[in-house]
Amino acid sequence: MKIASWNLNSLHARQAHLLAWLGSRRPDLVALQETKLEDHRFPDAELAAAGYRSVFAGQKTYNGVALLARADAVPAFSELQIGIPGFEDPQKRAIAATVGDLRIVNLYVVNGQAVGSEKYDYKLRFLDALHDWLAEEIRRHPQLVVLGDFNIAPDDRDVHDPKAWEGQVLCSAAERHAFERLRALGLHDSYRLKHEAGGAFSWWDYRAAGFRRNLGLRIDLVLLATALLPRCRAASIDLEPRSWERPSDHAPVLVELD
DNA sequence: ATGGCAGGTACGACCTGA
Repeated sequence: MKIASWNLNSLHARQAHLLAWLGSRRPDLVALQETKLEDHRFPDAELAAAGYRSVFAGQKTYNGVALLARADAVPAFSELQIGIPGFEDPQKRAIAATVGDLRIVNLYVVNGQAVGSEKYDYKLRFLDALHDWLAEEIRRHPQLVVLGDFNIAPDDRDVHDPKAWEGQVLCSAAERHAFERLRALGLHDSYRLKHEAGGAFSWWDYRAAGFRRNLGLRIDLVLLATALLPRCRAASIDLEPRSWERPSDHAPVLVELD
């Protein structure tokens, strides 16, 4: 069972990349972020033709999340949840569903813009509400996968220049503390289970040739609940789509479960 | 040292991203 997360930075702009990648990697479950599409524009027919069912929650211009599942490999989605229950939010940043014995929560966590800003405050409130929701999810569904664009680099190994980023948004103490609280629920960063070394990133700034110079951050994560750890075979970051024309600034991240 | 790119909206310039 191959599970992936990819921030596409516009599904409209990256639809051909997505279809090519689905065809070559054949993931069983995919979480997408920043689709930037209203629901009536979501290409569910094209994805169905490629063999994938989809559920989605989008809006114009910003945000937007979706889950895809290979129709011939996994059961249909059920128990669909859009948004964090009880957290009033017009921004489409969370979608969850049950697929077979797995519960999948796909997140596009708030960026936060700058420490101390209004958006940063919104980010911390989002993370607080997320914590309480996931506490309930993991209680009801021990086989929980929480994945997506967390917009937090968990520790300094996940940052190309920790000195330059120290205290900045995506790396600040309050954000990392919020991430630690998610971990404390019994959610484990799958990439870190399999790889100790730093310098592996999932996002690079379009400016200043960030990818070419590997000036990046690892902020796209697949968290596995403790019950799933014995099934985790591999975790990786797929750099190939970065070599394609007009790539997303994020790379897909993957886990393989038995 | 600074700012640099990209997508969307809507057609000019701005907002947001991370």
